[in-house]
Amino acid sequence: MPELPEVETVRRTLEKKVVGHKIEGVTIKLAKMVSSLPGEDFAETLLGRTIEAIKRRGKYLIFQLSGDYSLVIHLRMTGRLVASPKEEPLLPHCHVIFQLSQEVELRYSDVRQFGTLTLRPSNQLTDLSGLMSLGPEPLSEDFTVQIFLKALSQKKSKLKPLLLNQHFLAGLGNIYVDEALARAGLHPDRLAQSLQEEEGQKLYQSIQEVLREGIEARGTSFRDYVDGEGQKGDFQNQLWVYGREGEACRRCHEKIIREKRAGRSTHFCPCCQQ
DNA sequence: AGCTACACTCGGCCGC
DNA sequence: TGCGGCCGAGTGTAGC
Repeated sequence: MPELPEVETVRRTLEKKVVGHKIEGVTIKLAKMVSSLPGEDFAETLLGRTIEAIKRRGKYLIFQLSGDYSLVIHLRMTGRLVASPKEEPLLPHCHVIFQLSQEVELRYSDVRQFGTLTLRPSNQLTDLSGLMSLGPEPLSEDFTVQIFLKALSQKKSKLKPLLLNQHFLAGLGNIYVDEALARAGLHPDRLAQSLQEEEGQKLYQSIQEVLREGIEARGTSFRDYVDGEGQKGDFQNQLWVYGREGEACRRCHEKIIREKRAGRSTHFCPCCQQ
């Protein structure tokens, strides 16, 4: 399930493989996966453009194309974006294929078809509300501990739903929220406003730490996730709580429990997360 | 306004 | 074995 570290890993692996390549063909096998401006043909508009850069914002990938166009891709749960030599067999559920220069293909596959590929002139990304309304980028220099503490103090909600909210902070999903709370020793039901300054600082550090370590380990592969080269990540081996229901807490050896919060399965240690 | 809950997307998979 | 129904992640929205 691609969250910030997985999307960043895809970005980095694809950057090496497809930046500088020209789009020579586009095959759309499932039309509903893609969208462009009304009256503008997705495939036709892409033809002949060069991939100049790949950026990331939260969980969005933004392909910057020549002629001031952007292709914005969100992988949702099961989307995979892999660069392959043309002759390599397709992954199952492959819905969109970009034929690039030098016999390379960029392929989008998605078992559950929840992902989105949106093409826009770069100055018209403003109508992508999900992208425009993202909260701060948690690893950017602008995201200081002071800003985070202030934001926490202004929120009435519980930590779990708050940290999942992309308007509050961009890029965290279910796995990294549970991991950040575990490392910070904070219960998912704690009210944001109730945090002492030290607890808020600890949470800030924990969020940055799990994201940095997640990127370092090239992401978490539970089922579907692979990077832009088709490789699985390693961070699933370093998790403290996610997917470890009934196993011993790495800190106090109490059994990790799993309960529903905000409609999501939430993993935590009942002993050392208060 | 701010927060919560739920609908929506779909195929995999569980359980009857 | 077959099939109905639930699950899951993120987003958008309705409603409180």
